[in-house]
Amino acid sequence: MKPTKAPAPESTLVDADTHMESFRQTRHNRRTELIEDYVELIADLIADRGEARQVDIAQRLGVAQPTVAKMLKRLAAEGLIQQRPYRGVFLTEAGAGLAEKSRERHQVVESFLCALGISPEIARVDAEGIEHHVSLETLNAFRDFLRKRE
Amino acid sequence: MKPTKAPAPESTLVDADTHMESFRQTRHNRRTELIEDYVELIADLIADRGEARQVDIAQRLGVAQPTVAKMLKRLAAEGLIQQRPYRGVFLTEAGAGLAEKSRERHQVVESFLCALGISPEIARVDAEGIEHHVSLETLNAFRDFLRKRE
DNA sequence: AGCAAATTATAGCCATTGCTATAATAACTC
DNA sequence: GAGTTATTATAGCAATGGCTATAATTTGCT
Ligand SMILES: [Mn+2]
Ligand SMILES: [Mn+2]
Ligand SMILES: [Mn+2]
Ligand SMILES: [Mn+2]
Repeated sequence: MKPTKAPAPESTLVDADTHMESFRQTRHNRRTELIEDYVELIADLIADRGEARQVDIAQRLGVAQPTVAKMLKRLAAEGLIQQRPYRGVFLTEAGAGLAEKSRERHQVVESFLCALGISPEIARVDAEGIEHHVSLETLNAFRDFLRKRE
Repeated sequence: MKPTKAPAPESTLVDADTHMESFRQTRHNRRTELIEDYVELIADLIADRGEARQVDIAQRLGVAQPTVAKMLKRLAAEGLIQQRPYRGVFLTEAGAGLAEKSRERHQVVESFLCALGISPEIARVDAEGIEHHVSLETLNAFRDFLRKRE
């Protein structure tokens, strides 16, 4: 079935293992993006109003409160936040670290898109998804671009 | 609890509805990215070797064959592919259209990252995730950048 | 203190995306 | 054409990320 000779046109298809690695990495990023958005949002809420309540998190994410409650349990189990019952939620040291890293990366991505001439509204939406798939090397390239343009 | 006056520092936090809209859009993109990757990969396999078998799809995605089998059923139910039992899978007109759109966007994103000076290996991985969160406006900005830089 | 309102917790449901183990079927070879 | 091999199908399980409805608890007010 597979021709033993004649390498064939080989159109766009890359090596199979390489291909697989890209998909694996992307699936991994996908599993962590929600967590990153949560800790980043919690940090923002605490910075802005002194506390992060489930209702506010739910409203800003556009999901129902029980969805947030369940996710917060997971974040607590993973040691990223601390919950005091019927009080707001707080970041552990690990959580604060991840939040800061995420916030900064998010900011770079959004600024970069704006610097490319994309409208701020679109840049905001796109950055919310793109940020989680930007490697350190790409992030640094974005930073370089921002520094060099002007 | 909420101060009726004094707008407060307002640090980084954007309007709540705007924030929500970004997250909603991102969640929507997340639900379609797997589908886009599948049809794109199927089109590539057909172009490269004349057929797309479950085993090849599974190997390139880095997942198990039953995972692919289940997803192919969904794609067939949504009218994107046609399955002939124990034969390869084929794209419907709708599937081929989505594949072509995805393939082209993917290519632009990857080329753009390379043009920024990112190494081809990293660009490949990052593009695999980023592509699904790039709006038409952002895609056009990437195209402009590619056109202008020589 | 007591009551109403806001907030959080819990229960139970569903869809998606993955897995392993195994059965069924088609394709290939001799 | 019979048997081996490759491929696909199916069953059953788990984790994730949603939802609604409702209970429990705290907070704020009088
Ligand atoms: Mn973010
Ligand atoms: Mn995000
Ligand atoms: Mn793609
Ligand atoms: Mn992709």
